[in-house]
Amino acid sequence: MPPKILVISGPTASGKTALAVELAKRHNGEVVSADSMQIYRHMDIGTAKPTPEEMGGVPHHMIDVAGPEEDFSAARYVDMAATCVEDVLSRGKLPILAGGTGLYIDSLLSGRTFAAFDEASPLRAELEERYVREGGEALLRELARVDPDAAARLHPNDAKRIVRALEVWLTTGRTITRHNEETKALPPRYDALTLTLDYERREDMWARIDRRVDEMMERGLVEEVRALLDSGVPERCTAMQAIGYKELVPVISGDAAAADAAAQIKLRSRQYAKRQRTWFRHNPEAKWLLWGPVPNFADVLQRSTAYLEEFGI
RNA sequence: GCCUCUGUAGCUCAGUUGGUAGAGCAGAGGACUGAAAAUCCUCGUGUCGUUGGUUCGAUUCCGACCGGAGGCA
Repeated sequence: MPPKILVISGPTASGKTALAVELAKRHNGEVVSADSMQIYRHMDIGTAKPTPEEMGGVPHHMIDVAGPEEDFSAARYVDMAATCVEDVLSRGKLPILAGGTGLYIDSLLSGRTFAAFDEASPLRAELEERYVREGGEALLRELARVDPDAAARLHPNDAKRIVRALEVWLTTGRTITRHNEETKALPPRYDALTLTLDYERREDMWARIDRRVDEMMERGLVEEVRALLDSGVPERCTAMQAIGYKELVPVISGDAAAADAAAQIKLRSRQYAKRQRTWFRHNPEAKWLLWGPVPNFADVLQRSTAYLEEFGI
């Protein structure tokens, strides 16, 4: 039986950090973050990175492990996070995987591997250029000759995945469909209890998101973004795709008003939360913990503890 | 007070030479395997401001009324 670990997932602003820290204190645990943006250093306010006070003395891993100008990836996350989890386990403590990036969580838990990727190769840029020039239909026809399943599955507008499917074939000589089948067949790396936080009523989540964005603006999110740009972080890199960052770039250049940008950040956050929920819903094993109109932390903690006991942690 | 424009989906608006209407955004649902806070797909019935009139039939034409915007005095 693989080692047991606890997972705390949920959409943005659903209270994952607080619950993870409290459960870590009670069960001799350490937190391993599963957040694609808290990875980056110097992005604290906008990613709602836990402060030292919020961490409450509980060790946190996989936060501040990359520079904002670096390209990170799910594959890199799995490599690094697996090392962290093993380290926590080796010290006899409970790893608590907490975060909102579903792909990272699932990839780590399942032991998934990713097809090779050659960073030095110009192949991807070439394929992207061809996509623009020749169109998705043409590349899809080419893909269909070697990987008809992937070609049938992908929509002509899905540039990213079409390019990736061709890239995998051209660099490894194996189709992405075959790779995916093989990696899906791997045994899970961990035996996970997944607690998923969410709200009973969507309006309550929206109100929580709005409040949090207002707080971020008050705490100086604009200055945080300005500092990143001043330090040479390119406007077009993975870190600057983060919600709360890309919307503020035009504010700093004087092309947009801060109030309008804040409204945009709230909107994009709500849409993001919806996508996260869709992702988390596909895990039939997840134990959902829903906040009522008046959040009751003690109640959620109690229900969490019951699940932990049942699971044998 | 008079004149002009305007009132259509939650919002911004198109449209119907009279046969009860459609886009964008918002919203909902879904997908996702080295960018994932990214990327992609699917989903549009609403007293066409109210009320009379003309008409086989009006959201569409005419009148009045009630909102809104602008102009003239």
